[in-house]
Parts: sequence; C-alpha cells; structure tokens
Amino acid sequence: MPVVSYAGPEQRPIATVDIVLVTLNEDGLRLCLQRREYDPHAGELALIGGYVRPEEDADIEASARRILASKARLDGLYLEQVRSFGGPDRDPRGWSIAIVYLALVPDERLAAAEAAGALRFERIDPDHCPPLPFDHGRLIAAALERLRSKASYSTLPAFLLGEQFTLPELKAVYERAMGTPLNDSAFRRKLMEMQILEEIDAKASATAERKRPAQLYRLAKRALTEFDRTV
Amino acid sequence: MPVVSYAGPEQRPIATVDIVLVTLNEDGLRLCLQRREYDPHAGELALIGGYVRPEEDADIEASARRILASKARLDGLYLEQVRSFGGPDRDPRGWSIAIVYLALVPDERLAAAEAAGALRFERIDPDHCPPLPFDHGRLIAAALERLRSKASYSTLPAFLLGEQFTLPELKAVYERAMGTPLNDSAFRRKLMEMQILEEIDAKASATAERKRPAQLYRLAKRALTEFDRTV
DNA sequence: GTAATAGTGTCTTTAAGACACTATTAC
DNA sequence: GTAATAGTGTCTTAAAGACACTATTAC
Repeated sequence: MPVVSYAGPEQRPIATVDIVLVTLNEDGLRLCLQRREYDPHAGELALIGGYVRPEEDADIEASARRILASKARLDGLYLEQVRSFGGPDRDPRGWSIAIVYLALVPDERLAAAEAAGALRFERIDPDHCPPLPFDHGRLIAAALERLRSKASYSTLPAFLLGEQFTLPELKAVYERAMGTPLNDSAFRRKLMEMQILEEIDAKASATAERKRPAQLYRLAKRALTEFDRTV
Repeated sequence: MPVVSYAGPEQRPIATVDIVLVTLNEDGLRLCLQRREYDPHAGELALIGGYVRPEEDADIEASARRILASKARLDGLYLEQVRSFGGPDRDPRGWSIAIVYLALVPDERLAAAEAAGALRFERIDPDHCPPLPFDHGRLIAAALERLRSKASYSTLPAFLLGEQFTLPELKAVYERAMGTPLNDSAFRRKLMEMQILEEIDAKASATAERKRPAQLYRLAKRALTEFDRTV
C-alpha cells in the first residue's frame, strides 16, 4: 500500500463551518451577526462560525448544530448546507475551507436566546451590510441567493415564523424572502391546492393592526417541502 | 490572542474533492468511473477524486480541475460544486470531508481523453450502479439530483453536447437529463423566445438515421444560463 | 414517388394574475 | 354605522401541451 501524500495532518487545510443565521422582524429579513470573541478579527462583527471538530462531530451538520448551540444558544433550527469555499487567503491562519450553512430562526426564538444566554446578535439589513472580515461577504451572498431562489418553490420561508401563523403572515414572509410582491388570491389558491398547510382550530386575536382575526395554520409536514410549482 | 483549538494541523479533517463525471452516449446518461490506483479500495471502481493540496490549489475548484486534468486528462469541462459530506467513517484514513463536484463531458471528449491518456473510464448506467467504495453512492445521488433538477431551468444539459448541436439533439439531452419527455413545439418555442441559442450557418449532414438535415446551433453564451421558466 | 426526420401553425387546456366582492372584527 | 384586514369568486391573460400540418432530405 503506497503512502499517499496530502493525507498527512500537516498538509490538511483548516476546516470551519460558518452559519448565515437569518431572521425576520418588522423591518424585514435580517442577518444575525455576532462580535468575534477571538483573533483574528476579535471584536468585529462576523458570521457565527467555528472549527469542524473530528473528535466530537458525527458529520458536518453536527458541527453546525454544535456551533449554533454553543455560540448562539439555539437548537432545532432549520439548517441547510449551501456550499463550501476554500483558498489560501480567506483566513490568515492558512489555507482553509469554510462550509456555509443557512439557518432560519423565528424572531421570538432569537430574543429568547439573547435573554437566556446573555449574548447579543446584531440584526443587519442584508442590503446594507457593512464590510465583514474574512470572505464573509461572499458567504452571505451565497446563502441569501439560496434563500431567495428556494423560497419560491418550497416551504422554506415558513421556518422564519413560529409553529403557528396566519396566511397573511405567511404571504408576507414569502414576499420578504423572495423580494417580490405576490398575488393574494393566487397565493391562497396554490397553498390550499398543494395541501401544504393544516388548519388549526383557532384564530389569531385581533389587534390594532389586525381587525378581522385570521385563521391560524401550521405546516402539514414539519420538514421542508418542495413544490412542483411556484407560490 | 488566545490559542484557538482545532486550528492545529493534527486536529484537522482530511479534505478531498470527488468528481461525479457524467456523459451521454447512445444508451443515455452515464457515470464515468475509474478503477482506483491506490489503497484504500485499490482496483475498485470509484469516483475520480483526490486531495485538496494547499500548496498548489488557489481554491477548491482549482483542486477539482487539477484532479480532472491529472487523473482524467480532461480540462475545460463544465464543473459545478454540489455540496460537501463529512464524517468519521466515510474514509478509513480518518475524519474526512468530501467536496462533491458535478462535471459534464461530451462523449467525444471522453473517448479522446482515453486515447490520448492511455486510461479508461467505466461508463455506468446511474440507474444500475453497483455498490461503490466509501460513501460514493450518496455523493453520486447528490450530484445526479442536482443535474436532474437544474436541467429544467438552465442550459446545463447542453454541456453534455459538443459546441454545435441540432435542436432535436438538444431536446433529447434535456429529456435524458430530466428523465421526462418534452413537447417538441413548446421546446422550440421556448428556446427561441429566450434567445438561448445562436444559429450557425450550416446544417447537420443527413445520415441513415437523420433524413432531413437539421439546423445547427450553439449556445449564445458559453457559460451556464439560468432561465426564468422551465423548458 | 415513399419513408423518415425537421420544423411550423394553431387550437385546447391549464394556471397565473387582476380585481371586485363579501366576511368579520374593533370602535 | 365606519374602518380595516381576512378571505372568496370570477374574468382575463399568458403560457404549456396536443397535434395536425408542411418541409427537406435519401432512396
């Protein structure tokens, strides 16, 4: 058995997972960034990230979930691998691979994590994002591109809402995620025909903004569903 | 500056690139596999793969192109990153990350590479693929899923053909890639409306199978184009 | 001429969009 | 009652599919 080069530890690239955590508040979609605890770029705003730990992690998604839990006190989120970037210059510690994940979190869960974990997320408008360290700019671009394109043919945007939601809320989050307005009656028609939603035996309460209370729904399947057409 | 764990070389996972090379022959789509030269699994059929080499590679795509050139004598192919898989058990050498690429090669180029490089590709029907070493089965599944889904809204299948092709040829390769028959007049209508193709001042010659010679076309843009609708 | 594939024209069907209309709440 | 949002019904428009028809070659 010949000795194969580049398998030796000293030749291996650094491997990190970087998580593009996205939420939705009154203002629209927001990137959730944290200030870095350690060098390089200590104190600067950046993606939530960490090393792949071969001793601990069963696979890459496990790395991502461990990092989300330890650095953001968040678990059970919608999480999807986007792609990987690599190169000699993207990290000053050496040739590195970043495996990018898109994570979606309902606004309330984010606030709860901040309160429980004594930590803070900066909620950044992705359309007015300041320059970020490493190549986090292009990592974010790749994740948002995934969100934007997959939104139209899947239940992906629903994971920005809590378990229960009204149709107007769902339509709004699709519009935010896709960046385009949708036709109201067509949106209802399609979701009903595709049987994506399950009616809940309750209605949202009326508020100052909400006059007639709307029917509450949940996803018929907890996991992501892809459609054979667009919303 | 605190010392950060898991950046040290001894803690890093192995990083490889594995290429799902796909071609199209008279029988349909075919996976192009090679027999492995080295252990583990020396002599067995497997994906074309190799290590990421930090000393040499400018990024991960450069790793993929270097591996394709050195192991398959192929360059300039359509190449697209699919996703990455990682884990402790997928490679007996230790915790490893495989970055999967989908590559498309016209049949003639494949034959030319075999002749010029004194090498051989096994052309395997993806629907009747034997068990493969490592987790190459799921790597292939991920790449084929990408091919199948992206085919319908992009020029991706065209990269299985040479630079010039007829509309019936293009339709056939879309049907092979998508796995569904297409309506002939709608296919022509859509491609013409989208102005994806450029007419060449020549026609394909008639053969035993081809009675009336068909108009030749090429892609208006050499690079992949995504559509706002399906073919 | 026939056979075979290439390519066109047009009717039918389906789904999307527009938008007026009704329904239910707070006040 | 009014104002505001929730939700429905239906007409218009656009695109996909079906399929008959014509065109160009080999023989």
